[in-house]
Amino acid sequence: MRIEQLGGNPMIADLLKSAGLRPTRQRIAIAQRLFCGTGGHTTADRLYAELCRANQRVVLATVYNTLQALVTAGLLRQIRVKGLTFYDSNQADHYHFLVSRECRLIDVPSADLAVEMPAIPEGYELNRVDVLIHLVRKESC
Amino acid sequence: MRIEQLGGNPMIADLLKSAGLRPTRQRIAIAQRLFCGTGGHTTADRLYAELCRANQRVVLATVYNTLQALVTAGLLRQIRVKGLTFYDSNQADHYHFLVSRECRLIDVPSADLAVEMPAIPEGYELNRVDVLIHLVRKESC
DNA sequence: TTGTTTGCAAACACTTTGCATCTTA
DNA sequence: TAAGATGCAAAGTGTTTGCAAACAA
Repeated sequence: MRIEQLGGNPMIADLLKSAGLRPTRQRIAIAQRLFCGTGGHTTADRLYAELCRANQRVVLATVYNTLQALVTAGLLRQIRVKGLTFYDSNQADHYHFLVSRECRLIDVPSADLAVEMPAIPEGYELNRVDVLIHLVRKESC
Repeated sequence: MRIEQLGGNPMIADLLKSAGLRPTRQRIAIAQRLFCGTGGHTTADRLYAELCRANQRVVLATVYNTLQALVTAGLLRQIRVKGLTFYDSNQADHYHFLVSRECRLIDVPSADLAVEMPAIPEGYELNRVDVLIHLVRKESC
């Protein structure tokens, strides 16, 4: 059976292969949701729930393992916020708004935000800058 | 027996009282380490280990509960990084460096760093901005 | 066929909770 | 003495791991 016949986008299979990951049914289903879906941020739980709803049989541990593999491959970015772990498929350099109540992330293109950096301590060098802008709804409640 | 005789700093007892928390032996021991110690960032685990080493009998759950109470009272700030929960006793507005390998936080006074903000989405307002600057050692390994 | 990946359950780390006992005010 | 805090153990989360069965190359 060919991958494409499983409803998978061949691009997704290539993406996985390029990351050194075998394009299995489960991984294709997961990657499809991450890289073709609309919202770029999700958690393992939410992804798992979506897959279940779509009758895509995958086990939660496989979701975790696949997400971890994609992070290691550099295709996904892990964002820890409020004790939750989000996975962000946006490869571009960017920052985030956090809508506190809903615990929802919104991208901020790096062009829209600038950080005037402090002096880096002796002996260290800059690796990455995370900026998280906490938002609240205007009319409270 | 008076609090002070337990080795507690009376200032600490007052701090707790002002937060509406009874200055018990355990809370004083915890607050003392948080607010009088040198390093302003710690985790529940580390704090618990310190207390054990110092023969200050406290149970881990009490450490968690007290930290949570201090956060709620606004005396402590919770920072989640790499799956760890740090507690920061620095009340001033500031940001952080994160030394990745050691998972250690260093304060960045807000005067040393400026964020040029993007437009806030319609219907929301700004609550707080977190900036985390990831650092790595210069001579790799 | 061979090495990888999956499913499953069990283990894990971290944190919170329920309740009886003890302490502070 | 009464309200509140602690100790302890147990229950929750969220995540990872070990191993046999299933699968892709």
